[in-house]
Amino acid sequence: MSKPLKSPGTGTADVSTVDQVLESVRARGGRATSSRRALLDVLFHADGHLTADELAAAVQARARGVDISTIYRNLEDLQRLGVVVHSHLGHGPATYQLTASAHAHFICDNCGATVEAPDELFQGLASAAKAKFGFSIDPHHFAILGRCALCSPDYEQGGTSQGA
Amino acid sequence: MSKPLKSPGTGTADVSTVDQVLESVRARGGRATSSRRALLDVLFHADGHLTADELAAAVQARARGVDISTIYRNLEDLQRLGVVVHSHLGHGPATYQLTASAHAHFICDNCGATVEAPDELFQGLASAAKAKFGFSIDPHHFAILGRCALCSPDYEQGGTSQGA
DNA sequence: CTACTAATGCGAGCTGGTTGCAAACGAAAT
DNA sequence: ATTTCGTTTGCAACCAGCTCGCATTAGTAG
Repeated sequence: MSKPLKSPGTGTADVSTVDQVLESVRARGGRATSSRRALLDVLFHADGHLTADELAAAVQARARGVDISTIYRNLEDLQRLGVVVHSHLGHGPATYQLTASAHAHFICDNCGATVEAPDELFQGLASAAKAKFGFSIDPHHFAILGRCALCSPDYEQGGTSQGA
Repeated sequence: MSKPLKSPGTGTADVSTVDQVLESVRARGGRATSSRRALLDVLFHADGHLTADELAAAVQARARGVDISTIYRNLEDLQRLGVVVHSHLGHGPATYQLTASAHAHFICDNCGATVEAPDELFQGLASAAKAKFGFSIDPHHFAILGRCALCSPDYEQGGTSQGA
């Protein structure tokens, strides 16, 4: 479906500022529209975990009238460019962030608590997957579900209820 | 093998046959309906990874006229009972399987190849998550994305081909 | 067999995301 | 500054996956 205009490892051009991204958008034949700029502004200032709706709300503060479908289309373009990635923290909407600030998550099944997991934690898994299956994992895309400290079975001792 | 924190919620009796499950459904006040039995039949015979639609199709071979909403409702009940779990292997519909046969997955971002990952691979991550955050991971729920051997960046040298 | 109520089918509804299309806009050329 | 041309946009309709309300059906205890 999608045609790689640039290779996925688009480390090619520096894209650490809004203008640099916009420039590489232009280099690809795209245009530096106000909604695109506004979206990038938001992405560069927010600290990740924003859903498309939230991004839309934030963007509309800067450039009113931007439709959610435009947000989605721009996010898709930026993902194709390698500047943005999305991830799934749970069953709800996806969240979007700059590729550079992507990280893994543990999400508590029970209370929804989110733990930002440093990549080092995955190094064992990564090399095992590589060694055993030749598979290179990307731990960022889907969160890892589980139980946080407080909701852990072995913590259960007269605390907050957790049953359904 | 599986870890001791398996099957925490249920604690109920053995549920390794359709009839045992149905019995524990009854014990809870539920009823052993034909659609429920048919669904369990399918789940016990299929080897996992079935979507609700696929389950519905299979169930309808045994008990025609079963609506998809009934499938969803029964799956939810069975999940609440701890007999069934669902997992997300990618962006499409969830897949459902017996809790006992749940396992983790690596999914290739590029070609969609699925690798069934043994739980041992996650033990390092599990203990690190536990030690560092008190978090008990469940590696089964969301698949881990990445690149399979053939689609791995460090594999691409001279060619494509070699079907997955 | 009856009564009670869980479970079902059906259709409507919801959320998250996508798409077709005509109008609007960016930017390059004039 | 104006024209040109193709990208991008807003809008509304649409889609997939899943959920819900409600009247009817059907397990099951008595």
